[in-house]
Amino acid sequence: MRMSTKAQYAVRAMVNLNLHSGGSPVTLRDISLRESISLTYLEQLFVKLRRGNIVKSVRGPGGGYLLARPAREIQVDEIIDSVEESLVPVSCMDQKNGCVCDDQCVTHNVWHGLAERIRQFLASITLADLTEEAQRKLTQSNS
Amino acid sequence: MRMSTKAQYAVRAMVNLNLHSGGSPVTLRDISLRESISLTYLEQLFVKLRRGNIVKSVRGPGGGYLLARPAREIQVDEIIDSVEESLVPVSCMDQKNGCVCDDQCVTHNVWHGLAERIRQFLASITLADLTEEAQRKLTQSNS
DNA sequence: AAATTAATTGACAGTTTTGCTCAGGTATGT
DNA sequence: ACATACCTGAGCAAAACTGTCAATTAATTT
Repeated sequence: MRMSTKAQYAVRAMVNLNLHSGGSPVTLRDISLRESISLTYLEQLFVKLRRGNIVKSVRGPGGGYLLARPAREIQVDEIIDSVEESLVPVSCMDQKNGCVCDDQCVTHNVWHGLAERIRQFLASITLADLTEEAQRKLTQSNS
Repeated sequence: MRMSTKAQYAVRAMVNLNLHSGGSPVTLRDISLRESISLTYLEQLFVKLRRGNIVKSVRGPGGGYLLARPAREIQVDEIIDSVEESLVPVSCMDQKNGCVCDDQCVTHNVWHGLAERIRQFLASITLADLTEEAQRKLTQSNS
């Protein structure tokens, strides 16, 4: 039961982006340096984040990435969904229409309930929450 | 974010064991046949379940496995712990003493909170719950 | 128009984890 | 003694994970 580093990277990168963007585009190179994540790997992640309507890109000099929506409206579960990290604990429940084994599987309800809790929790946290927290930690360590 | 099949098998096997044991030992061979899980794989799982004080073994002819404690006192999270399936979503939090990055990691609280929810949910379900549910489903389909 | 910057994309490779088998062993009841 | 059934460790194939490399496209500045 591990959250992949891909998902962890994506969340970290998004917080960093929001933290250092004053409304102007942030380059992946900057995020790469600050978060010690390989630039090319970040590129992969941001393609997916863009498709997931989490960020939008600005090309050319002075370009980079911006939030596609206000940070308050971006939930952590959306970020993870975008990088194609399933939040459902068992594979038979990948399709939204539920799995066939509803009746037979004794353990079905366990995993279904678990999936709900995970989703619920990660949806309750927004990028704004995390950014504010990061801001607090930053000012603390600078004092 | 997947629950490994190992953990899924372990839970299924435990329900099946409890369902078909009338106080007498149940052989892995029986569970293997009923749940379509490889016998040798089950053997591996049950070594760990025994070490985790979930089951106890009876050797020799007529032997097999028994619950080490009443089903009401066996929680699903204990079963999963026994087969060495980490319930903590990120590796830096494997040790109980917490990870070093408490202060730096912005995302630390997210994963920590998630881990708590997962643990809390799986601890709220006992083997007795699952067995009763299985019993219900069984009698329903037989009517 | 040319050069520069930076996003975009696809292929692919090394490593780790997972899921499972095989080949033995050991203990216990009859 | 012998059958039963637990016990153990080695090993292996497939998948997933974590990236890298190479090449392209698009926008901006000069």
